[in-house]
Amino acid sequence: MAYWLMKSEPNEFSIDDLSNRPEQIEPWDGVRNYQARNMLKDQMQLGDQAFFYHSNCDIPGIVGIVEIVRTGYPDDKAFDPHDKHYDPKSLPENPRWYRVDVKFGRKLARTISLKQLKEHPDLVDLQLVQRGNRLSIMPLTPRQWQIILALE
DNA sequence: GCCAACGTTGGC
DNA sequence: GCCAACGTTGGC
Repeated sequence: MAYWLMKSEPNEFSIDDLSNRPEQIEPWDGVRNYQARNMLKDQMQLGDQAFFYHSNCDIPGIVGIVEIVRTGYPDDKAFDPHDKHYDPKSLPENPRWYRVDVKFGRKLARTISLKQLKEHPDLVDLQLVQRGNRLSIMPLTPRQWQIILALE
């Protein structure tokens, strides 16, 4: 089983939005970065665990845990001219962008802030805290996963 | 293939 | 709102 971190802006889609869905499942779509796309398309497996990260908000940080319940399939928002994530270069017969489905696992007792993560001496290799990082989806090692969980 | 211009991300 | 750090686009 692999571990991931997935960023979302809470004013767009938050951990509470996910937990309030009837089935607590939601497609993770709108990703328009090739590195992140490749992880969605090829690398994420059923049962993989991911941290739900809130970005671009008052206290950026990890707020919950989700599980991958459907592996990569085409992001059809890219086909819809009226959607904000429309990409005319992605065609149904040759999709450029992919998504997975995630299921709500649990909400953390409190947010593990980006500040905390940056200050932790054993997390200097975490992509999230590295200079200039903008990836919205990234892999974590099992060790990083455990270290972060212990901060809860 | 280079690179300037532009757009986006996301912390602060 | 600012701006650093990237990624993408398109002219040449």
